[in-house]
Amino acid sequence: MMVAANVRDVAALARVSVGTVSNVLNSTKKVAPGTEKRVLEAIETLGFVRNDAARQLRVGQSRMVGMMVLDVGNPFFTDLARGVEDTLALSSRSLILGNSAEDAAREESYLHLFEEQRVAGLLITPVSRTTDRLERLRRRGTPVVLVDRFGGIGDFSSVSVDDRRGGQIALQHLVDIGRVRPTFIGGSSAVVQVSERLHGAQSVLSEAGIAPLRVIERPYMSADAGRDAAEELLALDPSERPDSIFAANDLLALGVLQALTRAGVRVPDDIAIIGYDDIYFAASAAVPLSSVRQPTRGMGKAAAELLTAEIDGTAGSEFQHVVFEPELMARESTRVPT
Amino acid sequence: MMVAANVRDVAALARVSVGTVSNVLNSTKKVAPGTEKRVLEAIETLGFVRNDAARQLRVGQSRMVGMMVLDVGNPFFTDLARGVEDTLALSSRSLILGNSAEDAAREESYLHLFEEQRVAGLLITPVSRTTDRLERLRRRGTPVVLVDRFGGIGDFSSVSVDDRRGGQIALQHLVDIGRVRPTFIGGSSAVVQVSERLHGAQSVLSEAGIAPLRVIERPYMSADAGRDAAEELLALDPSERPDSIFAANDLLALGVLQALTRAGVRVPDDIAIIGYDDIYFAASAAVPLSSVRQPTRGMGKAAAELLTAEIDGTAGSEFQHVVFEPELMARESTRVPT
DNA sequence: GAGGACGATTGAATCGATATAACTCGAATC
DNA sequence: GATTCGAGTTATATCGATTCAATCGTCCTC
Repeated sequence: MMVAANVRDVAALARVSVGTVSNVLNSTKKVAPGTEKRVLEAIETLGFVRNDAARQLRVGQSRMVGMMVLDVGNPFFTDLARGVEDTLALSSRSLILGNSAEDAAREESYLHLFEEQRVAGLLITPVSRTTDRLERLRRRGTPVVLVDRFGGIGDFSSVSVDDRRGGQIALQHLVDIGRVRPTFIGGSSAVVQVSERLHGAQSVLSEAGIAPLRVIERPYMSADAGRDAAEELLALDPSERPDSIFAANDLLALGVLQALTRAGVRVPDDIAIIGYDDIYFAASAAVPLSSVRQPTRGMGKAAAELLTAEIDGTAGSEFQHVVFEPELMARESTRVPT
Repeated sequence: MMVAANVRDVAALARVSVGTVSNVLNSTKKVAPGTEKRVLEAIETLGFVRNDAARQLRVGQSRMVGMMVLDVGNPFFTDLARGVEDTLALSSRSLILGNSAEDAAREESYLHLFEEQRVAGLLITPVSRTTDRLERLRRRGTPVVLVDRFGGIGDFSSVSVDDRRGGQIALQHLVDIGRVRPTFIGGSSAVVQVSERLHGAQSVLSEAGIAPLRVIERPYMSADAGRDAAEELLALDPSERPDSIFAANDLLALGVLQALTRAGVRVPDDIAIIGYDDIYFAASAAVPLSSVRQPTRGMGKAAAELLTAEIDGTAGSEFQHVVFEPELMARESTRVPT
């Protein structure tokens, strides 16, 4: 097994000092054209690739940014990550993606990893409301930006969508098409997105004077969980069933849709369904799914820009909160029956 | 801004030497219970988190594994990554995921990043057939395992599904339901998966004595590309259109399905469609999509295990090739019209 | 009570790139 | 001719964790 070449080897071959090699690599100081050429050739012939661990140790910070999402299996988050990645590439930084799967322990373990790596910054959609670990990272000098979560708690910049408003939009839509017995299907209420969307939905109901919202809670917001929740509804006497469902995300909604359709329930005639996120697959579902859209890529871009500014120290002293507006995408699954 | 504590600070507070702190951190040598307790307390009070760059510099290798996939937006690859991640976690390694987006330049840039990081190993679904960079990584001592790609070219272990067989299965199914004018919609033929699936499909046709397969090539295998390809078919006179479509992956197939349905083409009556990968959303599509299933999680697990064995040196000297069998999932989109 | 034996602990050397102060050498200035 | 200047280059200290040979105690054995 070949031992990798280091700056010293490159310096020896190019007949210069290691300092000069470093200057070529980082273009920090002027290097004479002839010298630079010799160094580059030496790098080429030795197949030298800089050891980033050494660089990082000296510089004290990585060129990587950590990102924690709630579910990599959810296209919403992968879209978000792509927006972030593209923007980070502009300042030649790269992304390490961590998947908490809505689990506090997994989140903790990834944050520990990120801290060991001395990431340059952190983008996070936290599982819960506690921010101890985040405070600690910041005290260490690592900027943190909250994603898909308003930064009211703790002082962090944030990029978010008004989830309460989104919940209102969804439920108002169900009311508008004449539904009076809606059910909310969501993940753990500890997840802020879920509780905010629920609150938004409830606020509409109380104003419209409709019976309180029935709530079905599942620990994890996957399509499987949606199917499972639908089974619970199917076990009810048809007269007891809701006439409409608001699911906290599209994966849940698609799972519900699939289970209901399979059981012979007509969507939207018997039960209307609206989801959240407007992932790509919503529009192409068996019954095209109504949803509340979030401007995913734009959010990713905004988050990366906020973070980059904080890392580079070009951010002001104030924490920024970029809030996007959700938007109703009405489709077949909430059509008014004819 | 607080300066982070290091082993020296911990050692001072616990009244031991730095060597002992290291022994506690890595449990390499026996440490007296009392001493260990003092060290752990010091770590706790100082909020010490090991600087992995320093560790890595000394040890010469990272605890991270790099993984290059063709498309993070494709659930097939995120499922694969989750299988890998779960398995790596067993040996407390973590994953850096890189998305080449089927682009050789992006792939190159990620591989460079991985090399700078001195990743412990690499899992890759390469964009093309060239293996120069991979050879180089291996020469440096970094094990490489090919994923979703048979390792015939270059000597690498691999985990794959028999793509040619998958192509055969798909097209045989179309022939079985009586279709005689199939069209193949795929990504760039430089992508091995695409060309193999195509070859498999063609082999069925020549045996069945059916007219050669029409091929539509798109540079990228996304749902948008699928819609775009469908437009091309829709521009044809109906009598010229195919009676069936085999798409190289489900994203393409779902895009095609959506565009055709919107244009009033009946699926499967006018045109039958079969995809590839059997991603979750295939079954819940407007017309449930037939597909060729790959055992995604199992592949991820197998790949991670092969790689781990090579990293730990417990692998034999022979390169291993794990080949999974694809499986037909027949659904509504290829039903025989009644 | 001397000599091992063994477990626990120490401390200096080390990994590779970068930062910095010092230096060289030729040109420009007076 | 001495001095200043500055671009280019060099040599060395440094970052923080790990390693390993050396050392320290303590108990055991004869």
